[in-house]
Amino acid sequence: MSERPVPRVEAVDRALQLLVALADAGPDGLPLAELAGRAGVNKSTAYRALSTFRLRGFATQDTASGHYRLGPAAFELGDRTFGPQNLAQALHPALVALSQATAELVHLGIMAGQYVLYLDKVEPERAIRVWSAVGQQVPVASTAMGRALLAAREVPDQQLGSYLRHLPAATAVAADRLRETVAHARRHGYAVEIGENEPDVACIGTAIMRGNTAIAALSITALAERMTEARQAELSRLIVREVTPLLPDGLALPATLIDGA
Amino acid sequence: MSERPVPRVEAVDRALQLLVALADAGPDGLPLAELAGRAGVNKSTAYRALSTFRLRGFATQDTASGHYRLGPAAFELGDRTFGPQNLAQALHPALVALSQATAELVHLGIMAGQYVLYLDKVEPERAIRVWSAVGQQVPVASTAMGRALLAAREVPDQQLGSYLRHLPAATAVAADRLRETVAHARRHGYAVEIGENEPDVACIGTAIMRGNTAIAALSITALAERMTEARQAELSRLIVREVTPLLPDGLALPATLIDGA
DNA sequence: CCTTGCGTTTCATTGTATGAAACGTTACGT
DNA sequence: ACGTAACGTTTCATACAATGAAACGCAAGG
Repeated sequence: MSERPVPRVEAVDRALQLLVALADAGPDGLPLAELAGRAGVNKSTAYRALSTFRLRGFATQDTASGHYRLGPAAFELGDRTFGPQNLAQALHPALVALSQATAELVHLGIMAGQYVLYLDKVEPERAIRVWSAVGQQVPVASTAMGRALLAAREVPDQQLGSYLRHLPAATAVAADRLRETVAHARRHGYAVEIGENEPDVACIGTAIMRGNTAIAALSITALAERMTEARQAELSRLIVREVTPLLPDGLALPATLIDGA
Repeated sequence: MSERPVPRVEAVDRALQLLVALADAGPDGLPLAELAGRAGVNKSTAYRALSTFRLRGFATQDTASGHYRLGPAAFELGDRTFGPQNLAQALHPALVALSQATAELVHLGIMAGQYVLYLDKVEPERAIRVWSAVGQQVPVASTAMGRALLAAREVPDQQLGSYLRHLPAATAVAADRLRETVAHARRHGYAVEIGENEPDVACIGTAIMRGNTAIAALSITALAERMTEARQAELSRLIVREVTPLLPDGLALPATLIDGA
């Protein structure tokens, strides 16, 4: 029952309360005196803390009114935690587990405009070499990952056509095929691609959600002849079983995928 | 070219860099010494700053490894800016303008589970805020706002049925009717409801987007007899014209609504 | 023209943030 | 089992930097 004095830095403590007050202020911001009052700090102290915020991008100041608003750096805090470089690191164990459980090649990627950008790749122990390269960009429309992301982001059918422009001839995709695969992904939580990028190579892909936002996707690659519908269902169950327990706090698989498992 | 010394608080400045380092650390967090190194601060200083973060929920510490991770308060920073209480304040001018331009009753609401929660309401003749209906919850399925939100969130048709359970008898909605109205909203950016909550009362509603996430909705209420298809189209154009210039940075109307105007 | 309210600056004083080093654990390699 | 390294935590004297009251300059409004 002994009192444990928690070491705290007064200046930092006040700054954090000021940061919360800034966030509570909303898009229009608040004048300095009001912020100082809400955070319970002296006006001068608040001014210097806010100047420091501004210096680091945690606050911006309306040039006309002088009001202070929350800055972009504060907005990005949460995004950085699950940004590309951290994602690859955080999800690598899940990829390894999935690759071992399926004995297949596994990829992690994010959407970058019209393309899916590969962030990580894990090959099974006994690997037959298949096409893949981290850092490579492949069209959204022709990949399982991209289709899973389109479904998870609830992109309406009308907008799907925009992903069909500028496709390399080798990966031409019919509009019907894209609609069909995305619809499948909306229902089942995973998307498929069979020989649409490389002959005899097939993938199934699923999105990775933070809240109700799709921030990444993973895919399993196999020989097309092995990617039967039964195998697809089996792989989708394996994803749920292997990946779920290894996801960092705040991330999840699509609800439709879990429901189907 | 005079040097303008920007007032800064050293402790706060160091704390902010530590916060960024925390965010960069990702979901697994980092040990104290590593964070201190990255932020360029002394280990003791980092420890006290992180203790202060913990105190305010900006950091959490893994009980097993001792690693520090970004806390929930940091995640919420961005969300608070566009949270319910601030939304109502930030969007009130837009509601007033819309009410004046249309001479109709205007509501603002957010989705809360199976219901739409009213945050604000503006009546045409007096600009006084009437709080009577604010705070009220109405079913998602039977309201224009709810249908607009379902469409903007790209909820697939298969999931719409879940919003039809537990409806009061007075607002019973057929599954076909719900699908039809949501489909309409997906196409045109606005949803309609005609006499489905109160006899002779009709609404059109549209979502309000932050990025590609629907965070709120607004609706215009009128007598059902006046809500002709022509009037609906006119109102949707008025929404685009009146609301768009009054939206805070970072918020937007649905693209499909703007395209139709 | 005066007043009011705002963000900003000044300045002396004190308090407090600081860093080096020591401490107590835990986990690991031998 | 031992020694060792790495970690988070605590201590402590010192100096520096954070502090608040008040003054400043500026713009807007009556």
